[in-house]
Amino acid sequence: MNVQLNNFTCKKTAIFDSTLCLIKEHGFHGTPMSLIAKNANVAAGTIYHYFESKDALIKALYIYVKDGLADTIPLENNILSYKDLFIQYWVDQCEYFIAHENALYFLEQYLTSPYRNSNPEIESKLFLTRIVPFFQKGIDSGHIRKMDYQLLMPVIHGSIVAAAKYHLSGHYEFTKEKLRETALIIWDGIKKQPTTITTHPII
Amino acid sequence: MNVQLNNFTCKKTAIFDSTLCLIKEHGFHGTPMSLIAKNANVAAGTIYHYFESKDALIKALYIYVKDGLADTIPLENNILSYKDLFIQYWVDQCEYFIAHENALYFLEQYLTSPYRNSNPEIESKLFLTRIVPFFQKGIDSGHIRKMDYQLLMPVIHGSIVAAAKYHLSGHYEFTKEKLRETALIIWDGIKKQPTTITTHPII
DNA sequence: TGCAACCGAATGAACGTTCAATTAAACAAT
DNA sequence: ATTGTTTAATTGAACGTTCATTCGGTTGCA
Repeated sequence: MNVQLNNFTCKKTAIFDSTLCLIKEHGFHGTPMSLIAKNANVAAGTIYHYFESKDALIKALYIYVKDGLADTIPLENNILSYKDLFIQYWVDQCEYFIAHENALYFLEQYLTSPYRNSNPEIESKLFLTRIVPFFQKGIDSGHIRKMDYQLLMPVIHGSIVAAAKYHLSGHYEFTKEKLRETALIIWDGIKKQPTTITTHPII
Repeated sequence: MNVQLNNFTCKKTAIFDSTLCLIKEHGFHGTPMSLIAKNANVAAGTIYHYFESKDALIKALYIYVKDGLADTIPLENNILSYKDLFIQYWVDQCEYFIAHENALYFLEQYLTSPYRNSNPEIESKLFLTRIVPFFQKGIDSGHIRKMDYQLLMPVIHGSIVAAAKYHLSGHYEFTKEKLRETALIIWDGIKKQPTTITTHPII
């Protein structure tokens, strides 16, 4: 039974990984099922044993990739300050994308494609139970400026993805230090704004 | 000649707009040339009078859309402060995307597709001559914190696009005031950080 | 008369999907 | 252990459809 499970997982993940790799290179529709099959060392028909259609494969792949992101969510603890938790979240997620280029490009393509509209997010369990409360708590506890937490999402996620893509494009190398620096920019924007004494010229 | 030019422009832009509209709805490859033609009220063959191939059409469309963005770049003047220029830039660009949903989704799809890699950006003239100097000047003059200006790009552009998409998704209505508020978050992040007196609890 | 714009049916290649056939695994009975 | 039986996994050639592109012909303006 172990063997059976391994075989099962093996072929299925081979198909996933093959698809992920090809989609990054050639896009959704630039990757025919035949190529996916060849790249995964399975026959074309085999794919249809695991997935009803190409669409179903893409949808399942989305879940597969999102699950991989789960690990980047830092557990709350009493050691790190809220700010440091945020920085860690931002940097970890960005590093994950940099390390999993295929996943990033697939996700970006998926989220900007019409697939998204036709498939209400099924997997947001993770998002709803971990991420939303994390930021909501930040607002409630006074660490983040008072605002609809939904206003935060585009800013934070957008910056993470953009930075990862920027790094991967080769235009700029984000060292860990640079990543933290960028995360800090975002943090300085969303944190509760202190009373300020400006030190730069007033126009 | 004017009439000829008009006819020319008319069919060509009809094809552009038809493509833009269909791509938003069905994606790159979900939009066959035949549909583009029908939607633009031209014959399938006509498209090939203006564009060598579907690929060429997509590339030309990219330029077409980017040119439309040109108007959102605020001219520098002596009335607005640098900060206000930035806010205006951010809000204008975001409003443009909200008003031109098709353009936004096309751009997002294009930039996340393999097209981008196979076609080094031709059109960055605008980008290089207007936007880069604007931000470089902000850094040099001490309005923006000292950092590689290239670090700024992902943060700023990412937040603009993400906010526009968020609004368009219907999750949240960005009034002009909310847009300014969001732009201010970004500004508070990138501006030269003042000496601070924190007013929230220190952990 | 010539030339550019325009048409739309025809073409052929590419692709997603099916299916009849084959192999491998799991289980039951002896 | 061996055999027979059932079920699952796998194959790849074949099918039918879709789609980008072509091309011979038509229109209308200079």
